[in-house]
Amino acid sequence: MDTAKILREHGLRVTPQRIAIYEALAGTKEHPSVEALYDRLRPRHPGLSLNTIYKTLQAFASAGLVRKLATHEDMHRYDANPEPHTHMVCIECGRVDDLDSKADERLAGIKDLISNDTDYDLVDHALYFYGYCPSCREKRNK
Amino acid sequence: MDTAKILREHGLRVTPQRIAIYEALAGTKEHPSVEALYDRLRPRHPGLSLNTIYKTLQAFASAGLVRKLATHEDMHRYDANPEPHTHMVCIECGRVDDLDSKADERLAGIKDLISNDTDYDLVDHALYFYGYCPSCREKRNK
DNA sequence: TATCAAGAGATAATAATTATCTATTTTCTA
DNA sequence: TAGAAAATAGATAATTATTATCTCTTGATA
Repeated sequence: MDTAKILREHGLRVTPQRIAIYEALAGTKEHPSVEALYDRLRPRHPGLSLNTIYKTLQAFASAGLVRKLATHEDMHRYDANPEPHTHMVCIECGRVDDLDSKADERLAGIKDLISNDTDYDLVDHALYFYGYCPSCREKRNK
Repeated sequence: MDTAKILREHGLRVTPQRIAIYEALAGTKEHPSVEALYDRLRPRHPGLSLNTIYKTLQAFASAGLVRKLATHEDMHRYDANPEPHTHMVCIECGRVDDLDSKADERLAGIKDLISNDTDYDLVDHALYFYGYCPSCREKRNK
């Protein structure tokens, strides 16, 4: 995929930093925080600052290119997939996974289901499940 | 309802501050932040500190008496109803409402629906809808 | 009612996030 | 394709929600 093209299609300027940040986020399933992205990018992009990552992700989120997650940790995480989809959050280690896509499809109609029952004009939704991830579950069972 | 009894049933000590904080939260549908609770309580409880409200709500949440909400604002809000239920968040003014209970009932089975499709041990979930509340919607249509 | 753990309040510390300011770089146009 | 206008990057400093610490007081229980 052509990252520059994706950025332009969202009305965003193209810079080497933005390309690097977007590709780092799109290339992982880990829903990283700003700090985590910074650590990952620093080896190949020594000049890049935390501040730039903050501002860039904010611009991406406003443009609808990425999604900002609120997982009850003391910082936010980001997801290169901006479509509403379901996240699993481990309350032990903080890990965040996407719900298996087939299971998520069954929840796709949620917005339509309730849009008739509210006075709000809906534009988005977010569903989080909290629990113990496989590896933390195992540790607890010992 | 007897607030002292509710607190004791959740393994919490009873103090005048805790009673005041719980009743202030339970007596509103506005899902207030710590700061908002503080402003509301200060007139009748001049001694009460922000710190105490923070610590108290944290204790309440750990005991399963209240729910902490993450609405994408820069602070958290609290809900005296700890059961998983759906929240509507206005992306213009920040207002938070409960979804009409009848509509919410239709979503009650969500957890069971997906618990077979994940390796996580689920203990809780949260569903947020984002959009424009009735009064903000009206302003936008002008 | 005495004891003891836990809570309240004051103060200071943390840490994620944002604001500001200057130099640089894209993008758009002539 | 060069040049101007506008937005970006990066460095530094500032904000602010939230938590830690410490001492005194109070609630719960025997």
